[in-house]
Amino acid sequence: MADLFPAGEGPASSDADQALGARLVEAAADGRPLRVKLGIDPTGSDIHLGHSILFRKLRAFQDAGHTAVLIIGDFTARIGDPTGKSSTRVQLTAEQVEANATTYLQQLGQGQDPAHALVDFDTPGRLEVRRNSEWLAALNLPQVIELLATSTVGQMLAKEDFAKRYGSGTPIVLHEFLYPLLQGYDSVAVRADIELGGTDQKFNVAMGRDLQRHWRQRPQFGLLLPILPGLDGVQKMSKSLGNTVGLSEDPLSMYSKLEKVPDAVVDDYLTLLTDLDLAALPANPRQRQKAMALEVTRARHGLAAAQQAQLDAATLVGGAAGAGAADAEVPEASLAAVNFPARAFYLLSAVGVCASSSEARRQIQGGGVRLDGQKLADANQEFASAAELDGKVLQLGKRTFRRLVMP
RNA sequence: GGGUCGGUGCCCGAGUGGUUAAUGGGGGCGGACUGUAAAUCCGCUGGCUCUGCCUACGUUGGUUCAAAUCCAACCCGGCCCA
Repeated sequence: MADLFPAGEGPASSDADQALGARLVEAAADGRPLRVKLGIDPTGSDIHLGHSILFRKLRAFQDAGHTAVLIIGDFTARIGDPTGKSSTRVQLTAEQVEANATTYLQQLGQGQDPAHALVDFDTPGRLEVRRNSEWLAALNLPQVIELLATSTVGQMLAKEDFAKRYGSGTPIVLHEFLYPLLQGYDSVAVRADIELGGTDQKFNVAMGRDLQRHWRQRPQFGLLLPILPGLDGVQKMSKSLGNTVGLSEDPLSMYSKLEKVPDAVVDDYLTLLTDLDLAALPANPRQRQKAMALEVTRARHGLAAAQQAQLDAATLVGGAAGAGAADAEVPEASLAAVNFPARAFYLLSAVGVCASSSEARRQIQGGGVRLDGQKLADANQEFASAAELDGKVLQLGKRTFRRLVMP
């Protein structure tokens, strides 16, 4: 049980914790695993470190013998969770949602080396993967009305996001009120004992408790975990804010992003993403960043890859880019899509380093582009063939590196 | 349904007939600096293998030599009334 509580969250510290402790004891006595619900909406294609806090906790429950009920919100993804949103979310098609769900499961470690998997997919009885369309798509109007009848407009408007939008005159579409109800209903459908979520999920998790009570189930225990700050150190880590580290990113980009998170949040990253002992780490802020970045990268990619990434980051970013670039391990970019002869600005966009050739032109003019360490001065510089570029390292700014390779 | 105000580039937000991808801020990216950063300063911030050519101010038409700016219809939203 101990590893279900990170340092400082001892089970006896508050009523809420006692309730959770009591359930764990009870479950042990009955020989019945608890059903731990974690819902994730497949609205994007990447899972990032912010999500992984929840999955680490879910994994801890699995390892303690409980059943993780992973809910793929394939139905709710199409409504869009209004939490933290200042506007209505774009509705996704069933196909997009299904594709996202598949990549999510892969990123969580389905069908991969269990050593690096975030979730235990293999031990029998430890994982149920459910899609909420299973029960939500089948609701008929009387059932939907019953669901709607459980809460009031006042309750909905008490939710911060709704209140804010209502107050500022930003439209709230009626169906958005359904979202918390449906997420809550998921808890009823899977008979959850515990629901994991970020603290921003409080409203929705509480809704689950209400609905379970309504359907005469024992209300779930809501275990709300802290939100991971993003790379900017200010806002929460979120895809739409562009401050994320994706779980499937290569070691180098993962490491180099992490080693520069603001000092103020390094300790948050350490407690939320690693098992390292804070006291045992170097006090020097720079050292601490590196230790954190190394450990987080290691957990995902293994020690060797993480150390290599650390080394590469040092040679590439640390001044002498030209010298180190030649042998550092850098993600490759194929020249297959490039039509030669190629001008520099076109090359950058064709190879995917810049979003457009106009942007590439600006970057070159701004002096941010290097080829094998040498600054590219002329956006119109022409390269005659792929052979001339093969093996060279293209650099944009301080953190984007691509080794150009022949198809 | 009626009244009224409004829909501008990633976001906010100027701009009410005439050099111009369109003031300003935020964010983002790049450069200098630094312990990587943050702070500060500087530059960039529609697209296109590009010394030029395209597409842009809700949509579609119209007036005009000329429209984001005027007119009409339509679509969408806020507020008030029903």
